[in-house]
Amino acid sequence: MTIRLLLADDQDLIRGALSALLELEEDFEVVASVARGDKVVEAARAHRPDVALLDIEMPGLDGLAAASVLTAQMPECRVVILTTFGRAGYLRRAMTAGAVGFVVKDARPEALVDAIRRVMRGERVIDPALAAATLAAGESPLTGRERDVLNVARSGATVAEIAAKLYLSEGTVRNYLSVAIAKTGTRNRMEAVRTADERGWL
Amino acid sequence: MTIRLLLADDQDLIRGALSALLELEEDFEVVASVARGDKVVEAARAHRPDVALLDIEMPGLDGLAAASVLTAQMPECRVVILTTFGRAGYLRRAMTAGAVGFVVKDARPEALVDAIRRVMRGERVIDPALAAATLAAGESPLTGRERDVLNVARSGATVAEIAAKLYLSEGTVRNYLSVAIAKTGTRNRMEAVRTADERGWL
DNA sequence: CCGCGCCCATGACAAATGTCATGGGTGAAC
DNA sequence: GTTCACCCATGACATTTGTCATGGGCGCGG
Repeated sequence: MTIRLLLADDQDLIRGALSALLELEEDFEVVASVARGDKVVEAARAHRPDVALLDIEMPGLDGLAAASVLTAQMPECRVVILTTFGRAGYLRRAMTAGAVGFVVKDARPEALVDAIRRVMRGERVIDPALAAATLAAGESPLTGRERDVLNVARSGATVAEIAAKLYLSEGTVRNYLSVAIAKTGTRNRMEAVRTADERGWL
Repeated sequence: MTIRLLLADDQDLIRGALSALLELEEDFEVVASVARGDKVVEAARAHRPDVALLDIEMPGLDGLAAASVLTAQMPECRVVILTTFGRAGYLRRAMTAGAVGFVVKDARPEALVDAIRRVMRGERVIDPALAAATLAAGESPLTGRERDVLNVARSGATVAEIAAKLYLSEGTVRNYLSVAIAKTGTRNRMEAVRTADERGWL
């Protein structure tokens, strides 16, 4: 009984390399391989994989969004998120998107193989260290608007630019930023953006 | 005549996958595989690879520094930098560190294989698009101190903190930041840090 | 020796940022 | 039907940031 796999990662080299790695297992077969999130569902329909390995950073549609669509449309296909690194918020979002596994790219190769076999048995697989970090980071205390403002502020936009882009007054933007700075326990915009990002609050 | 390879990448999974990929070529042999930059020279001494594939982001010693040491001590071993992201400045530094190849991780798998064969023939191999971007970014116009200040500012430090860390007066720090902002053609600290970083000026 | 670029500093000013108090509107929860 | 969280806004204020002019010291190349 071979396990049919779908690979989605925007880096061709990595995708090819992972494919080579996984094909070393006799009972694994990579049946589809795509570079864009918005090709995932199409490929899954065509090739009916048992497990889909999705990277998060991808053009078109990110891995988390792709996971949502895929699990909704093809619940028999298990989704494992395989991403460069365990930002706390990713794990939470991955779970709500219907993923049953979360493997970071610096795991040992056997860990990935093992994770695939386990999700096939119906288990959920999550890196324990990452799970702990996510619990520690906690739920985001930011309101929707605060998130919006921080997201725009990421690129280094000024208050005026943020206000223009969000159709808010400058004073309001300053207020949201001030609250966000307080909630992140930081002392300026840059740090607030940084730590909110790290904790997966954006 | 088999080509002996050394792999250095901090992500176990990627390293394993690349190894699987490269071993598919009959005349390639991965003779060493390390996760830390400061293990590169040691492994190279022990296994005498023909080509070393080095990632840049690694603990201990980054790939560029490792490349310097390696080419100095074992000039017969060709260094190819294999990294996630073609930041303009990396290429320049890689070349001065003695690398003869630079491949980005989103290249096609055949491109990597091809690059290895070509450096074995004595050629230099550089992604043409990346080379163009690097030329466009130009040499860094920043003075040493300006770089220092920007580097500290990266974490979101305030002027006072930067001044304390660098043993400068606050006014001086503000001056350097002001000049750096002007030289990068940006409008605040955040953008200056961002673009200087992207151009490899840090 | 002179000019030049880099280093460091000061002071003063304008602009942007962060804080706080205050208040009105809305919808969901109890 | 009141409470509460979120949304949006204003105004005032202190602080921080960015700009500019100015000047001294140092080392290097012409």
